[in-house]
Amino acid sequence: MYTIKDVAKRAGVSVATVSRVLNGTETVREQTRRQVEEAIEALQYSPNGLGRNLRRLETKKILVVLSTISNQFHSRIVRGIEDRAAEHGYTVLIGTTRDRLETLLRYFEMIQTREVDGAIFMSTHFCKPEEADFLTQAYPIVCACEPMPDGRIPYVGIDDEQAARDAAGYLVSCGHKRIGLICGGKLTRDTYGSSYLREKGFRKVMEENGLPLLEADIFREGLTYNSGKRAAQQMVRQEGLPDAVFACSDAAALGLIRELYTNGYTVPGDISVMGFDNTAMSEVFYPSVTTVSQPQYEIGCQAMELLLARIAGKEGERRLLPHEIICRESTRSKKAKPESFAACTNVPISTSEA
Amino acid sequence: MYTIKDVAKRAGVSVATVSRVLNGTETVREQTRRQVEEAIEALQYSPNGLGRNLRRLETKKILVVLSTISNQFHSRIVRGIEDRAAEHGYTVLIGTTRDRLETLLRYFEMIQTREVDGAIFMSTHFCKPEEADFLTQAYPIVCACEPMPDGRIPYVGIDDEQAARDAAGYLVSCGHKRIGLICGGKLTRDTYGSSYLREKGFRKVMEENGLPLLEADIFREGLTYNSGKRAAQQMVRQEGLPDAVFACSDAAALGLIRELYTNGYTVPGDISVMGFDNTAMSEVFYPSVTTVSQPQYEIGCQAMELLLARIAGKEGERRLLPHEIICRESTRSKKAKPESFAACTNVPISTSEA
DNA sequence: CTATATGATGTAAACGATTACAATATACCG
DNA sequence: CGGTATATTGTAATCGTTTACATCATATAG
Repeated sequence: MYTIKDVAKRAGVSVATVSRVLNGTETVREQTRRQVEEAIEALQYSPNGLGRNLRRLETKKILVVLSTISNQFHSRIVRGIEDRAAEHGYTVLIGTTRDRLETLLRYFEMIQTREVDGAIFMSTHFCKPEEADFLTQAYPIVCACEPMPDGRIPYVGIDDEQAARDAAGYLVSCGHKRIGLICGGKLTRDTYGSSYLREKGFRKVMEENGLPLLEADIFREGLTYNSGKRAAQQMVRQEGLPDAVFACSDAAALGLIRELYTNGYTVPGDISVMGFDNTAMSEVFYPSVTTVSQPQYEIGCQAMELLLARIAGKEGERRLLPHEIICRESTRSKKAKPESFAACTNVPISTSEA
Repeated sequence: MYTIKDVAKRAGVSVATVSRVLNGTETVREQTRRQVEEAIEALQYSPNGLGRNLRRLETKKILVVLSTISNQFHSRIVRGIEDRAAEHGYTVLIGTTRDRLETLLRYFEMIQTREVDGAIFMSTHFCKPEEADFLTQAYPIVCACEPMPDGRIPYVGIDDEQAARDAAGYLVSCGHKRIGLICGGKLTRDTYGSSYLREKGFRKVMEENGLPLLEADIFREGLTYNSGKRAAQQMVRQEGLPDAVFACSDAAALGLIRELYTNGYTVPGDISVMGFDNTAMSEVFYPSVTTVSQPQYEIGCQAMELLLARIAGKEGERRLLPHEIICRESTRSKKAKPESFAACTNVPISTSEA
């Protein structure tokens, strides 16, 4: 592999001149430029980025860390990140943790070793809060959609608790009394703080509306498709279905619906189901799934903006963006028209047909 | 930010000794090691990866390039890549092109500038075949699942043409006569060579079985969910539906089925639909989708192995892995039992209930 | 024609690590 | 105790760039 020296020698100039041609920064005589370009062409030379990055002490790359790319939810967020990043000359690289601490640490290391200029985390379960705190303090890191235990870390997302309140409120307004919940388990509680906050909001609404929340209707199965499937299997074994179920993720809602179908129940005929995230599948599925929409693209954009600010040495901040209830086919109202109910803020409610 | 010099000074040793402690490579006196470790701890030092990489002339990172992470198909392949990579101490980074040449070129650059040690491409539409040829010749690059125009490029995937033959053959064996096709358009033909090969295989089977392929039953809409949706919209406007449709992707099959439902048709009642790729959704959807399964995880593993070989300076090769027909709910047989038919190889046919 | 400004290029010092080689200290042997 | 082997540490070159500064040539002005 050729280096800048080889090019310089071949063009009969110094390495500095080659570098100048390469970066188009300073003024170079037209003829010299041509010579250099010819040499570059002849040797099929391309500069070594490691040398360049070392000298400049920056890589113009940022890392986005998520659990797995099979999680549909992240796609639009990443798009927002990428668009904003491109505007500022940054390249976005994605790393997946698959919920392994070991892998997560590897990505941390990449930040510490300065192999990327910063990172956006959407999959967290940090080793320890104090460690997370130190890292986000010391390095340009922002979190998106998965809130950190410690609120001081730069963060972009929605108000998960309020969003869950609005979702539960919507189900209540439809006249449902016995409402079940699919949420993260004990283990996931540490991992996915969002699920915990959603559970909290849900419980409050039930309480405020004087509705009992049966222990048997709470399924701590996690947030995946299979989580929903398992919940359905347990559900059909019990006597009588809930009127409705609030799943803390679309994937779980889908698994629930599908498995209920397999067992001979229909949605929303026998039971209403509500999801969370407004993933592509929630719209595409039959029946399409009523859900809570997050402004994913916007979250991505703002996360990137926050990161750029951090890279520039500014302080981080915490931004909560508005959410929205999307009414689709998987829920139905037991009343002629929904009446007012406790806990619902002025969240937009839109109706979309898949 | 502290450097190795700062640590050395603080520990009262030379940088070489610090480096030795850092890498645990050579022998260092126990007491010295402790001093150095204390200094590292005190300064919260972590080595600069750029310096290290430059010196070693390698990064232990590889890049996986795909069109978008919302494409479910890639998830398991990436997992295979990651697992193999981890075994050899490599970190996997993912880049998305979103089908923009500009972005693709940026990833090429990362390889040329040696910011990664190699790359696996699953989204290609290279600028020009000869350029692609040069690049794969000069740098450690392998392609997966999207065949290159030029067959000499290191490649792992399935035999798309034969897989399509088997798929079409299966539909024929079910007794379907009028079979439609959803495939990539003129533009996508350059982009997705796989779709082109699948179309080719499909046509051959129709011909071999003496079945006419109506121009009106070919929908060059592309391979996305919306492609299938558009195909359905055109389909219902025509007189009479085909007996069956072969979609060159699961996403398109899903869009087709969903839109047919919306228009009052049922699958497989009114029409059989077959997809391609065996994505998670094809199993989950209602009805679950008969499809062609690729050994995705294995493809990932082998792609990574090929890449490691290339990095080690070995020649690339071309590996075709076996595919499999997965029978699900979206197709039904018009006959009591499928009879033998032309073109079907000994491809495994499995039946899976979602 | 000289002095000065300007333009074009070269020299060499970074950037932060690793590592071959040299140097020193220590241990062991006869 | 001298000599040699071994363990430990230091010195300095190196990886491939960029860039401040120096140098030199040329043009312009007076």
